[in-house]
Amino acid sequence: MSVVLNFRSHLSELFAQALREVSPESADTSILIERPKQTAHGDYACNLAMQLAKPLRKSPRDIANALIAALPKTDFIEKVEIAGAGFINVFIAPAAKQAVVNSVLTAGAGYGHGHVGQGRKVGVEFVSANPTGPLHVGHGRGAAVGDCLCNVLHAAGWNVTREFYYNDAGVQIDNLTLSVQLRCKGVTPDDPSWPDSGYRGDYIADVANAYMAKETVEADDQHITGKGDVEDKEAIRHFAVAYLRREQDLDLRAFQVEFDVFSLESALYTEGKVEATVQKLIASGHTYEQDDALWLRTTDFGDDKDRVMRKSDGGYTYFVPDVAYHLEKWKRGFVRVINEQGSDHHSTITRVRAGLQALDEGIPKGWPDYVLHQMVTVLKNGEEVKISKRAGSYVTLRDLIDEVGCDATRYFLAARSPDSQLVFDIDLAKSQSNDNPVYYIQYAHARISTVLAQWGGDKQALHTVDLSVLESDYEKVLLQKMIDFPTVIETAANDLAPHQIAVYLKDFAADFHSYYNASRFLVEDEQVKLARLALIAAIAQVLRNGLSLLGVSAPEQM
RNA sequence: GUGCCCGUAGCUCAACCGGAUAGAGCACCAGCCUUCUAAGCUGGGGGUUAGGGGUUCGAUUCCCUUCGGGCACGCCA
Repeated sequence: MSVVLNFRSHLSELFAQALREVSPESADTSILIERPKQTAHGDYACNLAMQLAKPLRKSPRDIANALIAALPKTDFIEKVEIAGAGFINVFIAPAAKQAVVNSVLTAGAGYGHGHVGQGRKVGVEFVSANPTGPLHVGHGRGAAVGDCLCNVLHAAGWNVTREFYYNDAGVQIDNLTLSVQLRCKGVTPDDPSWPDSGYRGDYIADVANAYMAKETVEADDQHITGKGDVEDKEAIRHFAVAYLRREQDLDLRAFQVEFDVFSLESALYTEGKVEATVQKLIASGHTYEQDDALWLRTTDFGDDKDRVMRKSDGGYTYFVPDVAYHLEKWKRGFVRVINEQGSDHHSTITRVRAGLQALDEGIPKGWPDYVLHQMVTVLKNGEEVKISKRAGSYVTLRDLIDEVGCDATRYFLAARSPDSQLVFDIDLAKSQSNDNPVYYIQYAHARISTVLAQWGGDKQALHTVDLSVLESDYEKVLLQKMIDFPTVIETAANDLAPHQIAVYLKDFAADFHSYYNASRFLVEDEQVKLARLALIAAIAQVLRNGLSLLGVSAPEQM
């Protein structure tokens, strides 16, 4: 039997052929192959007959019969049935499914990877926190979702660049500088003179102390030493930004998130990119002066009102460097750019896209893409937690990692649709029990590792075993689940929905645990034993591959 | 008031860009460890998918509307 595993696309082709024969005039009808929810409905189902009923003015069942008769013969299909209103249900031959075990063992860490990305360049920007304090839970969600999305896109064949954009220019940095300076002078947030816009967290005092003690910080590309001069605002600014960038780097490292590129807003100014963008926009004819300010007519591109580019005090608003930054990305050759941000930034989308359209550089209208995640609430002992010791007004990512660990934090933050608000229950994430889905999945992997270790045989030998005895309902389900994995990755990449990986894994782990409880692996019968061991070895591989997409470890024992 | 996201079991969430009887976990009830990890498994109760219209063979999904929650509406980022 020939090895076919992409049953979905194969069936799609077969049905297309049948369609051309049955109804050539409908040949352009899109053919949807889906997985039925119930096993009684077969392994795959096609609703083509129902779609054609109206245009052909025939009953769906008659069309279904004709389609089945015209379906090219192939050995991976066991039988085809008509059911319900006119569904065509396809049952795959057991041997064809069993072949997935070998594919998984052979492909190893590469199993599940696909080519829809065709090696094209995609830039994913995420986290992009202002360097004004430690990362908070929201940044954590961005980091988890963004990193997982990158992994998924990579697995789907995209050439991914991970990018972090520092807003290290602008008013918030002035506020930071002032706050640190005041701390250097011994003024605290309790003092009546502390400005409303000042940063109040304890970490500001840490920055001030380090500056006064003339400490040196290393932030990725630079070494900055505190000058200790209370009056030198420029020196304080440099030091504070470097100090907090280092702090964020450490948070990210603890979260096991790495970036390929760090872009600085300040560099866009010093390199003249901002000014050049402004000149281009003026030349484009979409700007005008009013009230001593320069405006961009974003209403030409779908915005509900025009936006100020240059304030009356001469400074630019944040979206100008944003447009300059995205123009740079375009020039760097990203056919696709995805920005993962908190939903509180959603108003920038229209503005940035409008600015890019106004430049008339041939940038597509919907470019760049955005994935916006909703707010995170942290729960502990059934109550909402709003503050941390160090940051004062918010819960830091570091607090979560320290309390519940990197794996659980990543899982919980990435496992839900970004569109939904998220409740992070610290007690649940910490619990080492069946309450906790992370351990549930990892536990499945650990159980398999133990069995394989106890067997102690040569794993290479599992590549060539006879799999025909894998016929139980448990085994059929697990085989099909593994066959589904590449499609899950592809769909998650297309939908920009990395949480689908987490959902899949939990489901898959549940199927395994049921199987584990119902079966024994180290049995007398050598053929049965080897077949089952090959199966669970493949399951462990898929679990590893899936967990690695989430950035979660797959322990050998727990 | 305007725009975006959301509303699914008591709680936290799924549902493959319209499919068949809406699924998991927690919690609750009843069971399963002298045999490969019980961080597990098996069974049970629990739903008018916020309400109301519409589109069609078929709607949690698409459209309209009402209600409720979040976010954003600045010459802030």
